[in-house]
Amino acid sequence: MKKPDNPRIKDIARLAGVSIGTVDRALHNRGRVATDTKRRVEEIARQINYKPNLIARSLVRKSRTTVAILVPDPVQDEYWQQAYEGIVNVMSRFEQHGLFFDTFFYDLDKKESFAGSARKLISSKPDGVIMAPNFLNEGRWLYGKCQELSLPVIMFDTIIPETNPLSFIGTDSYQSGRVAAELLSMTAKKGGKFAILHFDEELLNSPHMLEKERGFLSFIKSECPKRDCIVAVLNNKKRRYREQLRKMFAANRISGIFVSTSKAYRVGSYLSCMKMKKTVLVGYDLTSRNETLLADGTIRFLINQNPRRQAEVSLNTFSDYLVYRETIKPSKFFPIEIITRTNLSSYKD
Amino acid sequence: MKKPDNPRIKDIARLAGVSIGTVDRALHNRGRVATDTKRRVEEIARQINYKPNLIARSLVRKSRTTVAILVPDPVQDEYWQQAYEGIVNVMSRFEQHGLFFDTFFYDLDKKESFAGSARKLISSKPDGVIMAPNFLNEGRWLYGKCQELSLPVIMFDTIIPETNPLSFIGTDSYQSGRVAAELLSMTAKKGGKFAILHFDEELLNSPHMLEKERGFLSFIKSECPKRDCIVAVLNNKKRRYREQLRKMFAANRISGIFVSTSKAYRVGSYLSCMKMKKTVLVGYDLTSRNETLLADGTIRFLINQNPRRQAEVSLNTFSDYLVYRETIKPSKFFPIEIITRTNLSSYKD
DNA sequence: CTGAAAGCGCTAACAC
DNA sequence: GTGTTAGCGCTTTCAG
Repeated sequence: MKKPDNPRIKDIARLAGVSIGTVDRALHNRGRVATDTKRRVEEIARQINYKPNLIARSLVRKSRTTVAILVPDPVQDEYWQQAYEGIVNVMSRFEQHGLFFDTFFYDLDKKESFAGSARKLISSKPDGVIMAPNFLNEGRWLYGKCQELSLPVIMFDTIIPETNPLSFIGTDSYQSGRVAAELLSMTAKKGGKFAILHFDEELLNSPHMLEKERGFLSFIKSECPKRDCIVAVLNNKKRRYREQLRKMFAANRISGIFVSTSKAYRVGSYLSCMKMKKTVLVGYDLTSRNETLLADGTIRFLINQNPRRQAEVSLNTFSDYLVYRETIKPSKFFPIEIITRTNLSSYKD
Repeated sequence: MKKPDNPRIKDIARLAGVSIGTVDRALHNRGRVATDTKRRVEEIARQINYKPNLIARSLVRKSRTTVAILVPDPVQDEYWQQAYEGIVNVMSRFEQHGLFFDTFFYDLDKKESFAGSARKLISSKPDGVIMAPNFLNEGRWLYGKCQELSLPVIMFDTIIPETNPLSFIGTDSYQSGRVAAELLSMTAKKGGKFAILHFDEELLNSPHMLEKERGFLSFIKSECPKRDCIVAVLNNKKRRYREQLRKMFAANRISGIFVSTSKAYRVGSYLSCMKMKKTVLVGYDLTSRNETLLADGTIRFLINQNPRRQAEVSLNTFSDYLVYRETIKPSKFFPIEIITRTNLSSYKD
């Protein structure tokens, strides 16, 4: 097979009878080129199928741009710990290319902490922002600030309604709720109700949960209309939620449970104590406690939101945007990954 | 946060009091450096934590290396069509960097065609080989030839036993069989047998099927020992396999079926005709016919082997190896992805 | 054994 | 408006 050298700027210059500087300007609209020169250059570029050499470009651009990242504190929560691992993982790759990332943390339980970190972030004068905005109002403030300063923004994990970031990277919560409902309806016993459980500490943060609930209910409504569902918000304290669960099981025959957060292990450990292994339990995220209960069969399915890859993709996307000036897809929804005890290990290389 | 420029070869040269040429030679063992100069340079490099700039390196290396790819003909089979899409997808990205890929096809049904293409491949004098060796003996011959010529080899989809390619990229068939068994045992009715079905056209090719069968049976044996399993090899012709299925269902009460290939739709369309929707069917791969039957509930689960990404990763791995001289993990097993009708769309972006 | 210098393809600063 | 030129960090001759 023939492998002709792919064309360079130099070739265009020769063919158009101009200098490479002019070609560069013509191709990148960096001002002051005669209109017909520009047209000629563009035409030739098209004809010989010119593709800029990204390697050379990024070598010359010693840009030193800094992107600020706002995420929940990883020590608080294993999910966010995994996201942080993703950040650290790819961060160093970019330093070589003059792209730096500064991480700011906030406390998942305190809006004020988000607001505080957001202010710090802004005063650090970044060239771009990546955020996981668990607090709607505060997130909206930060987004507005970025608009003002015309900073590019990528949101991941959670999207704030009525904003238009460069890209949203995360899972489709509504659809994942449907998946959970399908899994329960396939595996739970015929009789009994399904319970949708939220933990209240999270409810105040995350708009996701309601989306998940909506998705779940929509599936049940259309596909198994005879199945009754109950929704409960559990208190975050151990004593309290155990008590709440006890009452719930006393009052209802429950054959399937959907926990809308990564805290399925809490419900699982209760089921386990009570020897209620036949109740099918579905939750989210590969945290260590969830994995343990998945392995022993207490949790039947976990839906993996892959925070690590979400973070990695977020940084990569920013690099594509800043370094390569590529155009970015406005949203990258992740596959809704179904994890059972047998395929778990294949996700852990 | 401080962002010190990361050190360059130049810096090492200055600190060691030698020229950058010498540093380069010392660091890369390209001959003739005084032993103590070498040691000094290495020591300094370590101390200032020198990391070579890969961008600059790949800019200068106009290597023009060609890697030959041997895969089944994409027009024959949708699975391989997807793999080919993956190849084409990423191929162009590498041409810029002087890395070219030449694709050779073979007929999935004819060993001789593999052998012929393999010979053609070798005589094209590639600098490396990527192969999906569906024929064991012929694949072994090609692998041996590559060893002789000391060409790096990456195998994907199928690995030939007792070979040591640079890397194997694919799924763990044994484990995927276990996953299939788990899915069936969770969703099928209590009574009845499980059937493992192979199609004979494929059996002669691929060592995978037996692995999948072994995995499946091992799970059943340890987790649901009471469940009976039968194994059948179906003839590839429509009339024949329909007749075989008819007999099988007449002789056994079957509540779950595992098809070890991407041909689950064949069994599915039979079930569909016979109004046997309650029989749970699990198969492999997101081909269009499988997807249709997944959507309407005839197929319950598909295990996605993601040929597209397998191909992409194969090419990427070769690039990492040749361009960046990175060390390569000897095997990259893919996640065993469970696809149902509700999460299907999330895999199709 | 070592140093000097050319050049990969592109961008940006500076002349004209 | 356009041409020229100096690098980005590295590899690779080519002298010495």
